[in-house]
Amino acid sequence: MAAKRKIDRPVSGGAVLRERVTAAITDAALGELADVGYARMSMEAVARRAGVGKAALYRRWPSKQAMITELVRSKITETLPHIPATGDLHSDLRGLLAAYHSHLANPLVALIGADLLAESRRDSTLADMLQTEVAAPRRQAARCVLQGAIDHGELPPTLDLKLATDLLIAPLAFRTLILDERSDDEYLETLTAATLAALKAAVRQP
Amino acid sequence: MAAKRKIDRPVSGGAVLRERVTAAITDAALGELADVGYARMSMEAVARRAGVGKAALYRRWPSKQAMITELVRSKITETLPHIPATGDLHSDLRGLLAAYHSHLANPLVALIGADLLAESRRDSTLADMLQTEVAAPRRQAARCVLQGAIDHGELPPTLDLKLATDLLIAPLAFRTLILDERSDDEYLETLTAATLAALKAAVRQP
Amino acid sequence: MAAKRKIDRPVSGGAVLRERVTAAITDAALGELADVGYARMSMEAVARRAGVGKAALYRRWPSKQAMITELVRSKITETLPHIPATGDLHSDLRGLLAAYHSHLANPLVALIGADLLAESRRDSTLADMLQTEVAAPRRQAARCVLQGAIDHGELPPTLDLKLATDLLIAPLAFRTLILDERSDDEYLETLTAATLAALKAAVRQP
Amino acid sequence: MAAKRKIDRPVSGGAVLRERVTAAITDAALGELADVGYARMSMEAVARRAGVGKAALYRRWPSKQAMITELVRSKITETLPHIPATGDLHSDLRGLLAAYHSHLANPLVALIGADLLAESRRDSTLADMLQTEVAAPRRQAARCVLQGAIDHGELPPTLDLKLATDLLIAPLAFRTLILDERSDDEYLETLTAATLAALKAAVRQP
DNA sequence: TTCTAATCGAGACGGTACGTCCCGTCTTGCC
DNA sequence: GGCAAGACGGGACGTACCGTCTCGATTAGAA
Repeated sequence: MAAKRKIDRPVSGGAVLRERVTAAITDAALGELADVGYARMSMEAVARRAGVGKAALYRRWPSKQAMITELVRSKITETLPHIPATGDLHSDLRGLLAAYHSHLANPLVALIGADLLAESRRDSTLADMLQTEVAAPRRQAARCVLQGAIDHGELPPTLDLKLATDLLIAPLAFRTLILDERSDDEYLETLTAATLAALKAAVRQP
Repeated sequence: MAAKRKIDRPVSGGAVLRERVTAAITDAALGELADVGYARMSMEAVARRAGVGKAALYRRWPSKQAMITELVRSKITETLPHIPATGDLHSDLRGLLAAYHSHLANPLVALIGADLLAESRRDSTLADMLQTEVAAPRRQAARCVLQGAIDHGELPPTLDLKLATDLLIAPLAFRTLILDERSDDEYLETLTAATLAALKAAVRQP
Repeated sequence: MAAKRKIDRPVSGGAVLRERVTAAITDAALGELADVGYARMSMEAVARRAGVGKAALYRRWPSKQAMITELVRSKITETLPHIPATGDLHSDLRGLLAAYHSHLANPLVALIGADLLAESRRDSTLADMLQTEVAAPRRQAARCVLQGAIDHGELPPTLDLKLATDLLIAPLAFRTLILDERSDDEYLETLTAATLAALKAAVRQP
Repeated sequence: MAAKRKIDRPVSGGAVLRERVTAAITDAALGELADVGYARMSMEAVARRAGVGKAALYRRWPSKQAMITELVRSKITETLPHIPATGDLHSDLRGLLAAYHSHLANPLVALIGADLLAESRRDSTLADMLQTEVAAPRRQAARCVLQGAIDHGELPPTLDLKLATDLLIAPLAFRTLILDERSDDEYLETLTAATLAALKAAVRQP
């Protein structure tokens, strides 16, 4: 998913970024990212670890920033879990939380997530990427489940969708990304019940 | 709050870190922090801005990391809001959320919070500090309110305290620190209602 | 002779380029120069060899070019030999040639001289430096001896001074710098005689 | 004169270095040489200028060094002037100096000569090439004229041939290659006279 | 009041990383 | 197999900070 340049045929002959090198760099970069974190990661170290010249990195990405952004985006989105929609609110909710949980449990997501969120305050490109590639799909899935429940009469039509979405995602994300604590099945079960109750009360006040 | 060394009796001579210098550095550092952010802040720039030699910084803190950590810690804790305990669960809850909100609305907290949380994954000293200095007092306040409600019979004794604490803090923290969105009074009001409902359902399943 | 900055007292305290570091760099640079030549010399190698950071080099000289120029200038001029002037043309001539010879026999001069002359075609700063610091004094010495001989009637007043100067310096310089051959006493003796004869004939044609 | 490989019968197929490409490279290289000089010339620039792949260069020469050396060698030798031998020492001498002069006046010789001489101190292959291809023919011509003069009795049989050769070539070479100054007819005329006198005195001392 | 030792501003020190350029080699697909 | 294009590993460029160290000059507590 990396290397975007040089994919269309040049006049003749020409050289193309080599797959194996791209793979080696990607592996090395993700490894470094996990080892030392976003801020302390150095391009030189990545190149060294990949057994590659620095130029090979800069041929693929214009900067350290861009490389990490792209790498993480593809890693995160490729692990985006499927979200079910059975129609029953409680089981949909449970499914949604299970999907979030399994995604957040990915070691890379947990390790890098906090770094990215911190960095995204300063880098609007990164912020936009996270918004459209990561947050939007989740929000969409949540909204889908909520709308279904409203249509079935399980949730009131006065539901504050914005707040409801926050309520759905926040506790698990907060616990995993910020408190760095694991959540077991029992936790998820109780959380589902509590979230269900919260949603029913999340209506705009008269 | 800075300068920890040299506080006990020197052998002789005048050799105490000077207050004015410490203050100048602190101001400059917070200024830089606000201007360029955690990652891009340089000690050189802080020293330059404070009109101070770099050594004056390293005489006070062992590293850039430590300096920022300590500055932010003191800024964060000094703004820790008072938390009321009237006995009425709904109004206590509202008060608690208002207190969290006003604290998180502090620009410095919002700016630096995410950085510190990210960094704390790799720096257990920082993690411990945040845990004891920031998280613990909040958790304690929450627990206090919750226990009162249980004693008054407003919440069931089977309440999962761990989960309940997460439910109390997570939505607001997530929204502010991670989504970087403001919350108005109306939002807080609805959130209070929803949280109240969630808490009542946050009991361990039979 | 290196380090020209920071020699006058700043407002207070301040830091000064350290003598030992300058010496280490100078040695290392001259060593590299002798080993790999002007063109192939690298600042990194010099820094490595001197056990010094690259910044220490760039604190002293603005560029590789400038460093080499200055270093060589000082090395060459510091070995500039004393030139006698007895009044007797033959012995003055012999002395002059001996002085040139001993200077050109300096291994560094011999090794670097050709590099510098080549480079000076492209670098007018270097060319000017060589002209004023190296060539001019020699030319002056030669002119002095020649003028004395004219005054004594040993050389005709119609002597072409420009040509005569070339005749004095060229054979030895050419032989040493370009042919890279040594010259012994016997050679110098014969050369003196031949040069004397040449000078007497070096008059502008009628 | 370039391309030495693949000049004899290829086994099959069309696999001979193409003349047009060689010519384009040669032109481009000489152009770059003139534009930016020996040291700053880059193979990439030559390839670009010739509209040619870098491989085409390295198929013909093993290195930048080798390419320049060979190009310049061929340019220098192809401009080697004819040297007359009338029997009259003065006019032969004048002819010799005129030939040297016209050769050295070739802009390429002047531009590259000093570089090559400098480089030849560290590259014995280059030194040998210059010796056999450039210096030897000139020395031979000089020796020829000198021997003729000895045979005719115009020069003493005790003439120091080595020194005499130096005396013949040095002033002009020095002036052109090192001082980078032009020489006009009048200069050459006077130089001839002076050189003639010098030669007559260039006998080994008793 | 004098002594005296640690602090001060300034910035040099050995390092590491940045992103760029070129070297000489290697790879790809067209002719 | 030569060719144009250009990716490859390597290494140097000159800059910016890191955290440490070195200067005199300043300053304030102990004598």
